[in-house]
Amino acid sequence: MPELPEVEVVRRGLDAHVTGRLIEAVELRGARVARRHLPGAEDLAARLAGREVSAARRRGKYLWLDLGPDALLLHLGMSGQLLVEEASAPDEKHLHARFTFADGGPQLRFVDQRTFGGLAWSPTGADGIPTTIAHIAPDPFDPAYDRAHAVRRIKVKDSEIKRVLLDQGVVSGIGNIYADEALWRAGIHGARPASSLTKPAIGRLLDHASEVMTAALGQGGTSFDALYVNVNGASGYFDRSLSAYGQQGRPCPRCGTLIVREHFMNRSSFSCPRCQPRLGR
DNA sequence: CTTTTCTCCTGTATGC
DNA sequence: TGCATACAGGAGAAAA
Repeated sequence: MPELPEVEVVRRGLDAHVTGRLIEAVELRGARVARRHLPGAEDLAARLAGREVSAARRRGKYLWLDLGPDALLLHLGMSGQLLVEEASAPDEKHLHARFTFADGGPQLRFVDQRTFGGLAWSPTGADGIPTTIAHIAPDPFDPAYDRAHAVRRIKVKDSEIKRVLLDQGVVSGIGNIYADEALWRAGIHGARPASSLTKPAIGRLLDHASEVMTAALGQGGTSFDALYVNVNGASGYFDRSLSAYGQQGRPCPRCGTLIVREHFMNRSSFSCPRCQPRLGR
């Protein structure tokens, strides 16, 4: 499941293999890949042909290619992959988009088993961010990230803290895995009301989220392959470093109590019953 | 307006 | 073994 670290690895791959190249044509397959582009797939393909990619950028889990004054937004959803491959490589089963370039070099392909991801065209605002994702808050790696502002936003939320961590309009980039890891590091149960936490505690929680994502990025960067702009989304290389997520029945690395799994927001949540009491400390 | 629930999708794992 | 069901979950639409 690509969250911020995985998406950043993909962005670096795009920057290395796609930036500076002139798009010759884009083939879009299926109705879903361009569903967020309301004028439709044909319109999107027509807009992309002949454009030069000037940069690959990211905010939270959204990626985009800068194409002059406009951008091509990309989201990997849960299972999306961006692959750089020779034209001779056989089509993947779930191939949804194929970019060919005027230089005749490798293609860029978007492959997505569950098709939660997709492509869309967007104008870019004065801040350089596509207007379509203006509602997405800066992630902790963004120079525009304002930690104190985020703390204030979280403090006044009338919701549980894990819901707020997953709200991309407050702080972006955090998904289910890193939310659980940050909460475990901070010793906070995700069901606690956000407003019950002190501002310093919220600040520390955000810092834990930032640190665990930095650690994951440090490991993800090493699995980078030149012809495989990552990522199958599996972040398997970081799995052995997880303390709470997916660890039900295993001892908490801090206190030895068995990690439990609970259902929350139609998802699974993992926590240490001792380190992360529901009623706070 | 804010907050919560529902929905989209398909490969893999689990249960009877 | 086979079939049914649960599960993974990002994010926007719809509902509350």
